[in-house]
Amino acid sequence: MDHVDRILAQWASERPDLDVGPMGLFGRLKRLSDHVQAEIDAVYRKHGLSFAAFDVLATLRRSGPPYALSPSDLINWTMVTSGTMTNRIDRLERQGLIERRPNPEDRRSTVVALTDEGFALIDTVIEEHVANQHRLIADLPEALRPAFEDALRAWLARFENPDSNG
Amino acid sequence: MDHVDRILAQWASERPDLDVGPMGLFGRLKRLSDHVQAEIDAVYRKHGLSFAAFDVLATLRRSGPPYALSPSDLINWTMVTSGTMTNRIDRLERQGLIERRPNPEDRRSTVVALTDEGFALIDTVIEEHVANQHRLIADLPEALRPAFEDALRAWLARFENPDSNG
DNA sequence: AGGCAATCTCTTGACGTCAAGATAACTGAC
DNA sequence: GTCAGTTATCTTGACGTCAAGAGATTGCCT
Repeated sequence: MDHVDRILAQWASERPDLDVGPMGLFGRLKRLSDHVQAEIDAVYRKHGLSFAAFDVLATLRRSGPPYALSPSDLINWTMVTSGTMTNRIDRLERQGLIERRPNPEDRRSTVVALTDEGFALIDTVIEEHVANQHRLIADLPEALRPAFEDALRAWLARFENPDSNG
Repeated sequence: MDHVDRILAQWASERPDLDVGPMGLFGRLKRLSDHVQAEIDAVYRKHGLSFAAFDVLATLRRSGPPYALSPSDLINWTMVTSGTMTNRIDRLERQGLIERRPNPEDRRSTVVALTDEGFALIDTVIEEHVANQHRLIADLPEALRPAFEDALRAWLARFENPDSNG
């Protein structure tokens, strides 16, 4: 009888006509994701970063030399809107972690590049981030892990891969 | 080879020293949760509600007669901070969906109650919300569902139930 | 060449969230 | 009874997000 079970019990009492079976799964998915994200954010914050900032810096870092992408590329990798990305870039630029350069191939566009400072910071934070993920996943019993991963991958594919739908 | 696999491949190339195995699970958990939440939010928005508004109205509705709780109760059910709850209540009160009444038992406190309009709205929206969840869960293959639920429940317990930690 | 639709980035305005702290009221130990 | 500590709510200021749309540039089609 966890928190989500109590919510379901209340609905069963107040609206017995509703079949709230799936609600338990969705409720736990959201709560788990929120808890995990809070733990992950703690590492970012320790280094003065938000998830938004980490997301951009990590995308640039793992893209390889010259550690530079267009705002459109960043939008595609991160799945936020263009206005959100403009805001993220503005803030990181003010912090000196990235810089905007003109894009010689397209004057509508710019290139966003890691500064030396940004590179050094993300290279440190990513190590701690990965270690933190190892720590967190230890709380998911190993026997349950493969099936959990299979389900995540299969369900996610229905959202991200049109070919898997039907 | 999905989006998350591509991210892992980039890290493997740029930082082969890192063991990014767990990152795939965390990445898919977040992306899946975001996709699911976006689909769920669409139903709320159809009725002029945000997740924040639905969250409060649904908590009051399922609490049963007299459909009234203190802000503290609401905070405990919803896991947001007090400032966030004040903001949610302010907005819903302006919309006429809830009302604040003095708490006769504690003058520091108030009671937040559904108005008739709020009751009618949430009773409609919850039906559509539940139907939407049934639709969404159909995309998770049934064979994978029990193991997925077990893993969610077990892992969530590590965050929410101190007794299960060790 | 010219024009027009598509693309790229940024702007605006509104919302939702949190951390930190202020204010007011309650409670229990004495 | 008093008062120090606790509890309940609200305030403030900053950040992050989105939807909608503006302005500039590109490139395809004729």
